[in-house]
Amino acid sequence: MTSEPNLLAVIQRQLNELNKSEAKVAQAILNAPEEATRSSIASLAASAGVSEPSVNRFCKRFGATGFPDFKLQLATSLASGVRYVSRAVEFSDDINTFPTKLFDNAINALMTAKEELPLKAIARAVDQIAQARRVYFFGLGTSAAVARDAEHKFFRINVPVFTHEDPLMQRMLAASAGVGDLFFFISHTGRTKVLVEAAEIARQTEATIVSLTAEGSPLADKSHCCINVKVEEDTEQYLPMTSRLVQLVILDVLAAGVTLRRGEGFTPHLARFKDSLKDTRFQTS
Amino acid sequence: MTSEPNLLAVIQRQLNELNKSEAKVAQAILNAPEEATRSSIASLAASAGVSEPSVNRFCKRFGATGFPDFKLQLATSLASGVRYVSRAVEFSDDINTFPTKLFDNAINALMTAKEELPLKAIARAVDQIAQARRVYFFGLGTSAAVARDAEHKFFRINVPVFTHEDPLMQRMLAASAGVGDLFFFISHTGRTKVLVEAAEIARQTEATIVSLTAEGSPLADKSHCCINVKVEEDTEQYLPMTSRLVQLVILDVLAAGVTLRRGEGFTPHLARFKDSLKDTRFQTS
DNA sequence: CTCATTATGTAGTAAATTTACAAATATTCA
DNA sequence: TGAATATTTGTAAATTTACTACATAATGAG
Repeated sequence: MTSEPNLLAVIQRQLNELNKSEAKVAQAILNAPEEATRSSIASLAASAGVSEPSVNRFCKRFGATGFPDFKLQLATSLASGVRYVSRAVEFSDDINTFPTKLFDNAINALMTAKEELPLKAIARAVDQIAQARRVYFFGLGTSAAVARDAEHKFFRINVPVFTHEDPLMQRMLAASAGVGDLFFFISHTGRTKVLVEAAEIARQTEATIVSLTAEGSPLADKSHCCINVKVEEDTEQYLPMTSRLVQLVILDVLAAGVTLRRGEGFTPHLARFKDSLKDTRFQTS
Repeated sequence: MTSEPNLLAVIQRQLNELNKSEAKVAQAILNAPEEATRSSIASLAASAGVSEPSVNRFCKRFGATGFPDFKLQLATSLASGVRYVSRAVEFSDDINTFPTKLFDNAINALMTAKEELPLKAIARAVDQIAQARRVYFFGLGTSAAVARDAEHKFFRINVPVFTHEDPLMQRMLAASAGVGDLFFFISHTGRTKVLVEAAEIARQTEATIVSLTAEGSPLADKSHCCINVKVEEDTEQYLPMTSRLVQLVILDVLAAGVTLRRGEGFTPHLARFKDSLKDTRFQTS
């Protein structure tokens, strides 16, 4: 399926090469693209002030097999174009607008990250985690919560994990590390001093260092394996929001990767965990 | 602009609530969504093994005005990038498939949640948080990490927050609560015993109880305000993944809501926080 | 100014979609 | 279980929609 990047742009570009009635159709579509996707050939012809076959010819000129096919292409083009615009919350926003904006931003971030997943780094990290004797998840601030989440998740799949939010503990553990220890650093910027210092210290041991952070950052430089998260986020102005979501999903991916490496024989272990939680919950109806 | 849900996810979710011929149509569409957007009602009916009106009824059931409108929505939904709902990662998956699946699941969950946001509950929770003297975020397991994240975020916008992962601390704080205290409980299932008990205890005081949990659950029953998160997740079999993402974004929404209530005059406060973090980071280039 | 060419619209036709209704199937309650 | 009722599904006709063939109008060249 050949889908044009942006049909509206193509139409706009060819505007002067069109003859009179085709130009009218083009103008009508450019004025109200969403509406055009919903109207019949008759109503579009009317609103453009031309006849129905003119609309049909217009559609064929732009590579469609007919009017319905054109509408489809237009709708597709509109959908993919609009999605990737992230919108900042303004003080003029109200309850009906800002929740949607935040969700859209989150969705955008995940979609973008999905397109540019560093698969080789992920595969490598999975290997290293699977082989590690111990895994330490270190993060500060918002990333501390991410580390906590990772601890919980990996613990459940039987990886010996530890988390510490205290920079001093992080340093001490880094210093006393050895072969088989894996330090997993989480940081959006990769520039948090105490964290980079801990990485520096760990690097002087035999331990493996993996980081989930920005490429080219001081923290990335200290790592054996860096999973690069490309999230455009104005950390200076706003609170980190979307980046941690991407981090969490990438940690899910790593956990899934480790589980898959274990093979099907591992499922009974998960079942045992499930059972151990049973009594902590009120049963459903 | 009519905001588009992920139509395939919606169809997938309602699959068992459909009657026979509608289910056939659903299956045909899920099997070949792109093709469905290009076919006529007759050919889709044929490939599903039902009559044309059945296809038409199916379309209307999913909110479309008719078949063409449905195709349009489907095309739009497909264009947004998320292929389809592959619920589970299989052991046959490899590095090229399972990361995408997990991201798709995450994106789907957010898109679905976005469609069904309980705006009135959110607005109410924002009010209550803004007015509270103290806010306690309580969660256990995966939700503890969410609570931790919330603490961090709300602390930054100057809300007096506290988090405790220890059920005993949660009980004690609940018992000694008074007017102006707000307990914010986070739980996917809403059935975790110790958490529900803490809510029960808090309920006997003058404190306000807000929960981010499943509607109709024991925890929701104990709350003054329940923000219902509809996320289909097989907690029994897999680890909670998508639900916590939705929870996090909803907490972002609440934080944004509180910030917006403060009005523009509040921005200097945020700037001060930003400055306080400056020296903890390595400067860029 | 006439002829050729292109552009546009009209009217009819074919196709697709929807509606109304009837048959078939499932469900309820005695 | 079996009659009564409701629900589901399909048939056929009505309606809307899109397309084709052709005619007319506009444009431009010689």
